Amino acid sequence: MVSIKEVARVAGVSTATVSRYINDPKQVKQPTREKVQQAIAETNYAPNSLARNFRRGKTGVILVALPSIGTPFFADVMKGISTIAKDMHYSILIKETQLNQLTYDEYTNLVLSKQADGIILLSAIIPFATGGRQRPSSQRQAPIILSCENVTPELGRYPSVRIDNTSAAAEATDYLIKLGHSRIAFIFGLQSSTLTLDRERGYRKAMKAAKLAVADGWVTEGGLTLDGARKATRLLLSHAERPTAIFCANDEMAMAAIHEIKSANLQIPRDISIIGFDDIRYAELLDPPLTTISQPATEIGERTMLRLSQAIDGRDIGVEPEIVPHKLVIRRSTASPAKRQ
Amino acid sequence: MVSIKEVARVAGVSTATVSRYINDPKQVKQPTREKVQQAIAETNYAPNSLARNFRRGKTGVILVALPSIGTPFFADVMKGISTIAKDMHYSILIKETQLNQLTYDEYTNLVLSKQADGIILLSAIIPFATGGRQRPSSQRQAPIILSCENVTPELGRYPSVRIDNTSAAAEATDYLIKLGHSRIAFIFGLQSSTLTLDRERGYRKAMKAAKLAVADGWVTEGGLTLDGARKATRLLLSHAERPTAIFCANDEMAMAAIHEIKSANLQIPRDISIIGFDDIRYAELLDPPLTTISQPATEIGERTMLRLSQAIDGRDIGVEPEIVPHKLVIRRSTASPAKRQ
DNA sequence: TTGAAAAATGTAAACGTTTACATTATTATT
DNA sequence: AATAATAATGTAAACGTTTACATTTTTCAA
Repeated sequence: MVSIKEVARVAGVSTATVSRYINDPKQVKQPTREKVQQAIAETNYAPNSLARNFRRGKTGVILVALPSIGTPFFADVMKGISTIAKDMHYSILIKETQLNQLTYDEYTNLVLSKQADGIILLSAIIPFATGGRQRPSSQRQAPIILSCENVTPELGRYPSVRIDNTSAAAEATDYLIKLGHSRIAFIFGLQSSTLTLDRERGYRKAMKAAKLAVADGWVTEGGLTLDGARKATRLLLSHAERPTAIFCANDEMAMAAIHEIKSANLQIPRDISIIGFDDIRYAELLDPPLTTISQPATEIGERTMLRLSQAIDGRDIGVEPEIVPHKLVIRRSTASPAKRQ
Repeated sequence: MVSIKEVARVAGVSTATVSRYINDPKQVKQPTREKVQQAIAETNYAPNSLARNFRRGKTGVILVALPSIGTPFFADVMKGISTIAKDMHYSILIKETQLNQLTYDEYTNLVLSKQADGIILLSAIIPFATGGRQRPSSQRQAPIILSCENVTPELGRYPSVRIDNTSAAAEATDYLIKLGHSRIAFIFGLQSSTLTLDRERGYRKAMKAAKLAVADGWVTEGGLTLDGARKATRLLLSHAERPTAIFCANDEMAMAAIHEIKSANLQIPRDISIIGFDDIRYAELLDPPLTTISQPATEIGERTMLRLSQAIDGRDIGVEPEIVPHKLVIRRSTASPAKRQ
């Protein structure tokens, strides 16, 4: 492979000049510029990013860790991240965490070992779980930020950009209550996800405020998967005291719930109201169109990346969560419960 | 940051020994091993990947270019890619191409400039479009492979892993014909995508074989987006001679079509049959569950990554497409056309 | 024209590894 | 016990940039 030395030789200048030409042509005089340009073309030179990054001590990479690619909601967040990342000349390295979550120390190590300049944890599930210890042993705080998700207080506090999940869930629940529902079930995501926990907290808070009981078995795990949510829904439907409304912790699980409810020959919203969370692009195409909580996903992504880049640049971004507004989007999957029954 | 030198000093050995310990502990004797281990722990040393990659001349990165993250189908392909990539210690760098497609030369340059060791083009749209020229000027063929997609012959031939899109589309169309349909419309993706073109070719081939006319306006562009497909569907419905079946070039567009058809107070499949492509995870949850062509997405991803890694290792993988089998999955969105009308 | 200031270019070191080769220690063979 | 073969370790160069500093060239004011 041809190096900068060869280009310098051909152009009859020093390597420093070639380097300057590449990084900031204004630094070299017009005639020299032409010589160098010519030499580059002639030699078919392509700067070695490996060497450049090594020398500069920067990877130019942002690692985004998410449970699974291909969820419509995350796709929108990623869009925001990508936009800003591109502006700042960062590339996006994807790490699907699936089951095996990394510990906080492991993430920190990715930065320390120069695999990435910074890390975005997208709805990470117990992202900071550590072997025996609870607290990460972080010698030096690496540029890591949470997007959409937050972290249970026992593990310490970390910067995040997200909506107020608890309030949003309370608001959704409240809406059902105002419609006249009292038997409201909740399908949550994963026990281990703080995001899930927050939403459940909001649901319970609203129920309590309305002095409504949360019957045994009305809060059930959907696992954030279609199959999990289908099972959870069937369970709910088989319940002696069938709920008149189901609040799903995300829209995909709501899709699954809708399918199961219809399969049981029940009608939505006549027999059961459904409310989701996220307002993914399919929500309005469902039958019936889904009432849900809308998050400004792309904006969350943008703000996350912006804030992370500040941390990378060495500024102190603190640990305060950056809260963005959510919105209840009312469609046709919710209605007052039927009088009879 | 502490370097290998410091570790060597603390352990009282040479840097070479430390390096050996890190890369293959078997190479160093037990007592020395312990000294080094101790020194690493003591100094909190983390190997600098930037330096290592630079020295080795390998990035350890596979770049995956796709039009847009968050499409359920690609997510499955990515899963396959990730699995194999992880086994081979590669990381996945994501490049969303959106509108601005890179040229083949630009992709090649990413490898030449050591941004990635290899590239996977996932359903790339005219991936090899070059400014004036048609043919890429590739001095040396870089390890680039197409997944799911292929390339129009004029641009040359490149390795790919995919199903036989033309046959699959013909099969889907045939199925509708066998059901008794003759007025069959086709919503394609993008004019610029060869994958789209292939599927359209299959559709037309089947229609021709059955001596059925393809009426003006029955082949229309959905743009691979929900909105595009909704518009396309409305157009189709407003047609004087309304089709009795619509073949959508992917499942997401089928979702949109189903929604529009229902909104027009028509029933599926009684009034109109719908058939999709891909068999994404939502397909069976739709109302009615979607008849579609199923692709072994994860397997495609795995095979693609496997073959790419061979190319990276310098083996000649040729340009023959690796064809994997597809399958027609019959659900309830298709039926024989109603007698009357 | 001269000299000072500014701009352009050159020189060479440095970044942190890995590794070919040289050297020393250990083991096996007789 | 002597030697050969093998294993373990050390030495130092190399990878391709960037950049501090030195030097040369150009510009500009007087």
